[in-house]
Formats: sequence, structure tokens, C-alpha cells
Amino acid sequence: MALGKDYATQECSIARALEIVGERWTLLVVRDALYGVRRYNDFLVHLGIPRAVLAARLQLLTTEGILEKRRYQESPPRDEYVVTDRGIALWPTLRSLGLWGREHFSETQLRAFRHAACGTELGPYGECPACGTVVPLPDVEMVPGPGLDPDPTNPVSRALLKPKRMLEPIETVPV
Amino acid sequence: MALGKDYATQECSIARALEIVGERWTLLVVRDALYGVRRYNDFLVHLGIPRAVLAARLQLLTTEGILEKRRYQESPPRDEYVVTDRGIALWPTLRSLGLWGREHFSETQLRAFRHAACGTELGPYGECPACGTVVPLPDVEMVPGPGLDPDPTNPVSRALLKPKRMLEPIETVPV
DNA sequence: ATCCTAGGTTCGTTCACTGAACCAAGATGT
DNA sequence: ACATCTTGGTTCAGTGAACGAACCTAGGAT
Repeated sequence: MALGKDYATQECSIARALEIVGERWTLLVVRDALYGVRRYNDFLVHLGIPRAVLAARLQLLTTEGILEKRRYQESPPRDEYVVTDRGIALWPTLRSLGLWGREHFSETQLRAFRHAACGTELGPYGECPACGTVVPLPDVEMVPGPGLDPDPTNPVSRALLKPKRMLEPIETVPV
Repeated sequence: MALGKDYATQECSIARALEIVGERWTLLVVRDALYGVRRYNDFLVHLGIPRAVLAARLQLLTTEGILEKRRYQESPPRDEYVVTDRGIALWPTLRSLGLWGREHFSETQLRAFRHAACGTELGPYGECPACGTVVPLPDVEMVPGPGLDPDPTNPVSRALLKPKRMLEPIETVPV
């Protein structure tokens, strides 16, 4: 976290983690990356984040090894940001944070996460109650919940209305 | 998060959660509260946080039902901030965030968490590998790890050097 | 009468976030 | 040939939050 002083005096790995992902917007960028968002403009329209801040966050997440900048076409040269294993490792944190937000501050469920192999909704720790194992993120399927706006204006939210695997790139359909 | 605009456009319980606990310092205050820190001055010296910011965070966490302001003596009137169930519910999030920070950005283990009943170190989801159950926070014992400064200057860090139960108030010994 | 403690508030400075404008390289349309 | 569009940014003035030092208050203690 970069507001003048950091948390350096904190002898604590939570503080270390927050130095990296504790700034405003950062965790939402990672969340979107786990959802399959990869491109600058998709982050931009989905998050409603100022362009300069997005550029700074993508830069920082890349240098910290949470995202990886990767050329996906040569002409014109275009890069996408793909989440790395280090970013995927943030999934339990984001999952439990979202669970907390839903249980304490939300009325309806916005998204559900299921074990793609058997369709069972995940338990609080990301485990499949039916299979009894913790489901790796590529095997998690995200499905829209009842509280989600059925007709969002931006194409990224529309792409995220369809059930999809986590990490799989989103398919934005131009109008 | 209160920087002009909020995350209101985000239809996501992660964003809701971050509106509450996503501001700078907030999660560290909650962490300290779970560790057993309860008093204004103890938060102050342990976190090195500006006084005004601490007052604002304690206020917000209280109105959001994460901490509870409670009079602990009448003369002179003194209040302490005790973490509520809603705050305790943030433990899985903080635990996984700390685990991520340690695994990816830290060399040594700073603190270990054990099942007080059997002494077994907790697994990644806060479960006791020996007992096979998720350990409720009052039954978790925090013990200092090898990476911790053995002779910190402030009394709160000194109090946290001793193994102790989570949530139990810290015992600061005046010099 | 003075000092100390706990828990704040006030205030000027600094710094990050915001939003709008601008920029650039390559593709595409006419 | 020229303008326009798309993608992925940078620049910049204005604003609001964080910082840290100083100050304040109520009640004990010396």
C-alpha cells in the first residue's frame, strides 16, 4: 500500500499481503482476472475504474507476479493480462471475503460457485460437499445468482451472465 | 471505501465487503482486535496509525457492527472495542490472506496458529488436521514464530509474544 | 497546583484518486 | 489518400484522504 508510509513496521504476513493487494481497486482487478477478464478495456468498463489507476494496478500486479502480461496478437500488437498461480492463490481469500460480504451485507446471492464435475455448490472453504475435496479453481463453474441484473449495459457484465469456468477468458459479444 | 465514489456499480459481494473493510488500515485493526487488542492506545502504538485515522476506523467498524464499544470502567470512564461475531467471521479471510502473504512474500513464519485442545497447527482452512474439524476462534492459540522480533519496543508487541488464545484480551505490562 | 493517562479533535501538508482530455500505433472504411 | 475506429495507454488540474504534530478534555495521582 503506497500512501506515504507502508506497513513495514508490522511484523505480520497479513500486512505484507495488504502492501501488495490492499490498495483501492486492486483486489477487484484480481477478482475480475479470476473471472476471466484479461484485457485493459474489459477491466475498464467492468470496474468503472479511472484509466490511470487501472494502468498502475495492472503494472503493479504484473511486477508482483500476480498477473502476467502476454501478447495475444502481433498486428496490431495487443497484450492481455493473465492471472498467474500466485494470483490464483488469492482465490480462497476472495471467496471468503465475498462470503462474508454476502452473509452480512447482502440480501440476495449474486453468484454461485459449483464443482463443474458434479454440479454441487461449493462449501465455505471452496470444497465440494459431495466429493469431499477442495476443488481447484479451473474446475469451478461460476453461475449467476438471482440477485444479478439480468440486462447489464456493459458487454463484460453481459459475458459474465453465462455460466462459465473460472479463469476461462470471457467472450464479449460486440453489440 | 470512501474515496469519492464507492463500488456501488459492482454487483458483487466482494465489492460490498471491500466498501466496509477495504480502506487502508481497516483490516489491520480487525486483525489486532482478533488478536485481543481492545484499547485505543494499544491499537495506536501497535499499528503506528495516525490518531485521526484510528478514531475514524474504530467509529466505522463500530457502526458496521464489527466492533462493539463497551465501557470497561466508570471512573474515569473508559471504553474498549471488542470484536463481535461479525468481526470474528472475518477470521477465515484474514487467515487466508496472511497465508498468501507468507507463502509468496515472506521468508519466515511470524506466527503459528494451533488448536488449543490438542496443540496441532491449523491447516490452510483453519481446520485441525488431527481432529478433522474447523476450529472455532476461541479455541485457537496463537504462538510466536521464528521470524518475530524477540524484543520489540512497544508493550503491545511484547504482550503478543506470549502464546495466547485468540480474542482473549492482551496483557500489557507497563514498564 | 501540577502532572499524568486515556481517548480523542484540529489543522496544515502531502499524496493518491478522479475524470476528462489527449496521444499513438495499427486496422479499417471510402 | 484520408479520416475514423480500436486498443491501450499518458497527462493534468482538482479533490479528498492520509499523515503527523499539536492541542484538548476529563478524571486521577503527586
